[in-house]
Amino acid sequence: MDATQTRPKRMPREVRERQMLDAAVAVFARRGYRAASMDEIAELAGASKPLVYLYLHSKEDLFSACIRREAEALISAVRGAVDRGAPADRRLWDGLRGFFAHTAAHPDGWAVLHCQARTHGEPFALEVAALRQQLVDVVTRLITETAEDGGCTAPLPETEVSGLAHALVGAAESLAGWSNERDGAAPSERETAATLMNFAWSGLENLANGRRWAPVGA
Amino acid sequence: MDATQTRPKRMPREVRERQMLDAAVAVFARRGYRAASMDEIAELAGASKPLVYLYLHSKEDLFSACIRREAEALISAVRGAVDRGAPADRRLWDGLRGFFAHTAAHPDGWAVLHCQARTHGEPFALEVAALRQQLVDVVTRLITETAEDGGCTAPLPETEVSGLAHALVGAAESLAGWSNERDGAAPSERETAATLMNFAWSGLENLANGRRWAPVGA
Amino acid sequence: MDATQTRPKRMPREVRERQMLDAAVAVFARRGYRAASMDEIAELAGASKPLVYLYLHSKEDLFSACIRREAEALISAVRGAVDRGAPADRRLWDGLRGFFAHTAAHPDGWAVLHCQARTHGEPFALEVAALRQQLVDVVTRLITETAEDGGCTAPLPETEVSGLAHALVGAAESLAGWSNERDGAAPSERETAATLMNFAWSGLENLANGRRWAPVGA
Amino acid sequence: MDATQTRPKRMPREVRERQMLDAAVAVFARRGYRAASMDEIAELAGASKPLVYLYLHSKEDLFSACIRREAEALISAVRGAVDRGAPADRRLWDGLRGFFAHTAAHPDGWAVLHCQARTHGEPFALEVAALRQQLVDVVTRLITETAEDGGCTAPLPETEVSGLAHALVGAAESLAGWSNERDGAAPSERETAATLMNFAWSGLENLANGRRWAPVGA
DNA sequence: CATGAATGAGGCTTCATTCAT
DNA sequence: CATGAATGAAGCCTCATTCAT
Repeated sequence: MDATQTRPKRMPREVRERQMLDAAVAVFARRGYRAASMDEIAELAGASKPLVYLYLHSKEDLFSACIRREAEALISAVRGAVDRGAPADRRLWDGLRGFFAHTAAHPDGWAVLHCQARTHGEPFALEVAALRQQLVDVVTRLITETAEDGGCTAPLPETEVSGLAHALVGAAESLAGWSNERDGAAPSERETAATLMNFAWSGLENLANGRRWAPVGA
Repeated sequence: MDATQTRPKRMPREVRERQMLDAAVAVFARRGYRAASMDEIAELAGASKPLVYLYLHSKEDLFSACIRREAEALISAVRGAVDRGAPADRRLWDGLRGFFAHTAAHPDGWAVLHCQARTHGEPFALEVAALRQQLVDVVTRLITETAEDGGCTAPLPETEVSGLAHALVGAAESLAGWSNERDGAAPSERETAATLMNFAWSGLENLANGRRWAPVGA
Repeated sequence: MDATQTRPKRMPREVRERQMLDAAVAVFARRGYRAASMDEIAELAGASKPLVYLYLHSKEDLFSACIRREAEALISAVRGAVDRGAPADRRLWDGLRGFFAHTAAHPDGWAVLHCQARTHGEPFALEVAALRQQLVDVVTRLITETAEDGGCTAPLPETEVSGLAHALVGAAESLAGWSNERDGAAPSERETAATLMNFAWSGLENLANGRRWAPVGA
Repeated sequence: MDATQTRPKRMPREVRERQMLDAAVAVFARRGYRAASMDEIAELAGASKPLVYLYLHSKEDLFSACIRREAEALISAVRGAVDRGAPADRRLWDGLRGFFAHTAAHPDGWAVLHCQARTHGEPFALEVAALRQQLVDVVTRLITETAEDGGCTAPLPETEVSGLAHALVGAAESLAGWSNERDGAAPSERETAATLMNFAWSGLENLANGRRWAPVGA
């Protein structure tokens, strides 16, 4: 009779669940975990609160589900961007581009992972730590291989490699935020990646060849 | 009547206020802004709740005061560590050491600035953004001078410099967290700074000299 | 298509309804009226929730139906146990045995009647009161006849008979719980009935003959 | 200015807490544990809900506190009514009068103990079971001594004594309800006690002397 | 000023119950 | 009829915040 009826839209569970996760990611990103209200999430999802609880059980579970979904999406984006078999520098370059492209396309998801999840206690921090560890692992492998390709004479100490990987990931995270904030003149993901690549590549090469900076007076 | 009563120590407002901020920073760092309760803060500060409200007006104001105090302390630590007049590389090195030393010495304050403040809406995010901008400005100046000292032929484009500065700050932030988490085997602030310096310095030098990495097939 | 599907067994309404009542009695006994959930009842009954509502209309109606069914079963058990025409003491003895046998055999039903129904507001309390009144009536008749058989000189005052009946029924109810709780060494319904009968019989006889206890100093 | 101000009545905690317990007992008695709402209790207590939670922590704790208070009051009433040193029959008589007087004076408390507490899961049932056990213990002692005073030749078997005690307590509980329900013509606690005493006393005497009822045909 | 009494507002969660398919 | 989608209403609990003493 009336095509404009809005209320009881029947939809398969799968679809509804995705809408809920979308809404939850948006609200968690905007407000933070504690300040986000299930009311707002439900409303944004176009569903009633009981339905949200029926499908996702609790605020905690909902947040976990968001983290898991976004983390998997990000990892997949990075993994899918690199061509196993390419040389190390190329793989680093491609991985960075994948990372920046994904974070730019999903700013809310990135905000949840980067800003919210780490600040709200064990259950969530652990899941994000697992994601971050995967990123760090990928980068660690690239650094090691890069060092080898670059003719490294002696293997770099493990602690230093770990530190470098964290530095690189931190730089990337920071640049992701930087390029997202510059509305209007946002650099393309290609430019962002180039900036970081220029910065990092020769640093790695130098390290691989034992050339280090040292304070003059010390 | 009774000299053994310990609780209602009369103290000058200045001292009391500092105790309150100390307590607040600790609780905000541990629990997050929303989950922190004024009750817990007052108790940890050893003061009554009405007094907290008398001095600091509201939870929001209290959080802002925390952010401002910690941000100023951090900036001062970095500024105080560098010797104006020293060459650019030395100043970067000293600034990094100051940064890592301070964040390691004040983990709660750093957690509030880095993890909590940015995730809780405009009023706070703005204050933290101002802090970060100051750090970025310092680094930007160093990069520019470094490029000049290194014999840069043409000035680097502004966007790229900004990106580099953000990358460097992000790397530093990430390393601060990394070195704090490694309980037991936490690297000294000197080692952490060295790791980043090794990584960054030659990158900057290369850039200053126009040597850039470029994708092979592009 | 597939003969192995087990769930949607078509069954006559009568059977389904009994299953539902069985499930409801079990759940109400275990959880109480308010804490029992229609979900749990439907699941235990092996039926879908809409069907439960189709047959039994509402939680309230369902509970009422449980009470009615269990009350009728109990009354029937007691009535069926006594042999009209036997002497009064024998009928009391048989009635008690019937009562204890039935409550022991249907602990959930007894729990619903004794524990749950009386504590949940008028609609249910009335139905249980009706049941209890029937029990009291039976007992009242027995007491009166016992008094006559025992050679009662003057009729007992009505209030006293009513009180005695309530005392007897209360004692029986209490013993039903007592014998059900003593897992392992649960006395047979015969022993339980004997305990109460020994206790009650001579009391009634004495009363019938006007012998009463009186406080010494009063 | 206006003596009719009603809202923020300041009162010492002790007083408020008693008002809350009074209100809670009334509401729990009327509605049952689950159906009672903290809103209604708070309103009846003339306090806000947060204050109820501040003092009594949770619905569960509140219910427990009610049970404990009412149980102690009842036990005290019974204990205080009997004169240690009086003969057994006199003590039974006095105890019953104390019991009926107290339950008649505090029908809500009695309802909570007798009807509500036992039907709502372990935490509460245990507390009530402890109370009931105390009553049963008292009665058990009286029965044993009565048997001895009455010239009991051989000690009664333990199970039988336990059964008798439960029967007597059940009868008393039932009579308490009976006399409370008869509004208008409610028998005095003295009459109620007399009814039960007449009923029970000769039964006990007979048992003590080995006279038992036995089915004719068995 | 310290203390303790007090609360409005709001958040998470759960049910009994109903349609559409 | 069985299924699964859907919700209004209500309940427990907590917190930032304020007075009176």
